[in-house]
Amino acid sequence: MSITIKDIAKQAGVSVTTVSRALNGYPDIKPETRQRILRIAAEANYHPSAIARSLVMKKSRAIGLIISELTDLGSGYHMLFDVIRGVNDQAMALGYDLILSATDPEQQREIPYIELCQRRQLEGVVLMGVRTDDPYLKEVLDASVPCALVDIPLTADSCTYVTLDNVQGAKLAVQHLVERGHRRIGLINGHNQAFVSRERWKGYGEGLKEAGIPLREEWVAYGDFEQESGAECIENLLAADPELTAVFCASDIMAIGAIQRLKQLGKRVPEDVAVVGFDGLELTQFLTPSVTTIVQPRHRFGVEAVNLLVRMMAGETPEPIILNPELREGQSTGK
Amino acid sequence: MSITIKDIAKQAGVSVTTVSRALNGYPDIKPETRQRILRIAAEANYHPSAIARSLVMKKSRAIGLIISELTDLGSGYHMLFDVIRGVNDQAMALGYDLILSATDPEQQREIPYIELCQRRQLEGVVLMGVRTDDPYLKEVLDASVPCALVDIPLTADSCTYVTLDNVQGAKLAVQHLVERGHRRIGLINGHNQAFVSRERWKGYGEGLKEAGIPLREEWVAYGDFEQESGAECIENLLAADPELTAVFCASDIMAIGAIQRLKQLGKRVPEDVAVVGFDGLELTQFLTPSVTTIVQPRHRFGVEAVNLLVRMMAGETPEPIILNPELREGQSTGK
DNA sequence: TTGTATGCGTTATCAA
DNA sequence: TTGATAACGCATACAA
Repeated sequence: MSITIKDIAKQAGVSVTTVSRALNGYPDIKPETRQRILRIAAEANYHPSAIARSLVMKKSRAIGLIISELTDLGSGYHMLFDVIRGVNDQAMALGYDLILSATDPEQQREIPYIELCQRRQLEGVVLMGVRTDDPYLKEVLDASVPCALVDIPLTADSCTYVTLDNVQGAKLAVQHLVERGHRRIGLINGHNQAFVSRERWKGYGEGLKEAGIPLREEWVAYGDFEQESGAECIENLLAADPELTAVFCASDIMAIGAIQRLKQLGKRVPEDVAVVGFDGLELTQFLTPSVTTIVQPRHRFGVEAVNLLVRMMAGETPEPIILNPELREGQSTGK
Repeated sequence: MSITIKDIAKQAGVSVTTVSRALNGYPDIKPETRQRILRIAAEANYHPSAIARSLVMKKSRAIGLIISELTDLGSGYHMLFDVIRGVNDQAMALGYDLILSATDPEQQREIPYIELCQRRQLEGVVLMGVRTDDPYLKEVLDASVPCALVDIPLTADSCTYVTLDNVQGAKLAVQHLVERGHRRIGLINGHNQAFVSRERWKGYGEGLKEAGIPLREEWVAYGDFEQESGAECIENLLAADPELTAVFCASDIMAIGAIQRLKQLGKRVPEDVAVVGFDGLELTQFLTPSVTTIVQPRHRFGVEAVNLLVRMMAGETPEPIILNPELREGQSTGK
């Protein structure tokens, strides 16, 4: 079917060994021979079989991208796409092919991790969207295939991760509000089981402290990252402290819910209550008011995950990568 | 490194042939032998190498998912993710692994299509996000690898596509507005080079005709699927016919732009002007008012693309698949 | 019912 | 500078 190295050898009147070496740039080939072989290969539109090559070299030049549909990170859905692109871009840039495998816990279709790795001889795996308590993770940590986790703060022998400095992100949000003159700032957090929630809570506290504002417990509400919970939480917060003038939400989706409810309650945003979200979703810019948000560099998550991977494949044991958040101003905090 | 069929054979005290056949369910194996082999393989956590198997069987059990970042479909960005999931889900269900390869025209990193197919011995390819006039496409149509196109209405020997019935979709939108009592209905279309634009224009015309409403040229404006153009178009349309009471937009993003501009102009939605969008983006539900939209079954696009592919791989030459749109009511058309 | 031998397309070892 | 030859892990035609 497809043309092989053997065909090229025949055409060029040399052995397959010579062709292989000519194509792979070995020095011990007479220049004219090489030229001839190169020309013939190009004319024949020959491309070496990655499969045969993988078999003999025991290196597949392929990495896996495994996505286990996330649930508890909330709004994670929106994160995925750009991360995928980042992984793809960097993998391609480094000459790796990408094997995508999105599992779905709900549909009971998790692929045995190890099996995929073995079957396709993956050299490494980027894993994302997994809950910290997913049994899946154990399989991964125990395996010997290098693994880069996205937004899952775990390390092991051949496993590390890339995530955001969530503490810093939350702090940025609070600082921004403080600069705008706010002193009574609420927090609508995600549920406390999520790692990021604890981090963002910490950042919120630090932000207040730096501004000399004592943290008040009734300023903090816990949602589930989704829209409806944002609405409920803001209502509760206002009931607890009607003089609240600003709120930081641990997800853009909750911020949207909060803003909608504020409007229903007759409050203006940002005049009566300013709102900051988290994630940097595109859709925040489509809204009126547009939402000030802490932007996660999603594409870079993917890029750095691959970078970590190749370093691990090279035998290194790199430190986790903690990316820096940025604040993007919208209308929801004045401006 | 990884355990092979040879190891199993040794452990079981049989030949590799026997192991191979036992594992692959051939009938000519003594039941007890098979049991023993199966047990040993399971205990050893053995998984056959897809690579070696591909080489000998000349079938890779892998299909490619090639995405060339689209531009002219507009809001296509939002379409991609669910389609990817659909492709992934169905490929996995049918036992195929997925090789993802997103190219990016802007970054000049298109991978030669043929090369990827040859390198990885892909059995078929799903292609999406390509402009109809992309030279890339020619390469594809000429190639012998089966190819399923998403939203690109082209067929060739081993190439067909899946798309939406855009005429019907536009018609649904108009019918919905007519039912709500509207008689002066504008159209904010995408640019005319896009295939879908022509289809939606046609559906718009048919919808009006069925309602006995003569089409008026000043009711039609052409945007570029993006937000800003939606805003400009609605302003132009209202200038041309101030009595317009409804508008159908060929993308949700343009609908959002139109609604924002309408508000700025002091018009209420839907009381003064009702708006229908197109695509069924999730974010339309986060807005106030939420946007009535024509929903594209994005996940099914992916599923059906894979289905087409396997049929082509089996030697069939299936007809294109035209999926049906659905109207999802939001607040932007009353209710 | 099982084993031997061969080949898939490529690279690597060793001789020539 | 080049060419046999073996090997990678597996499936299969043919023999036993």
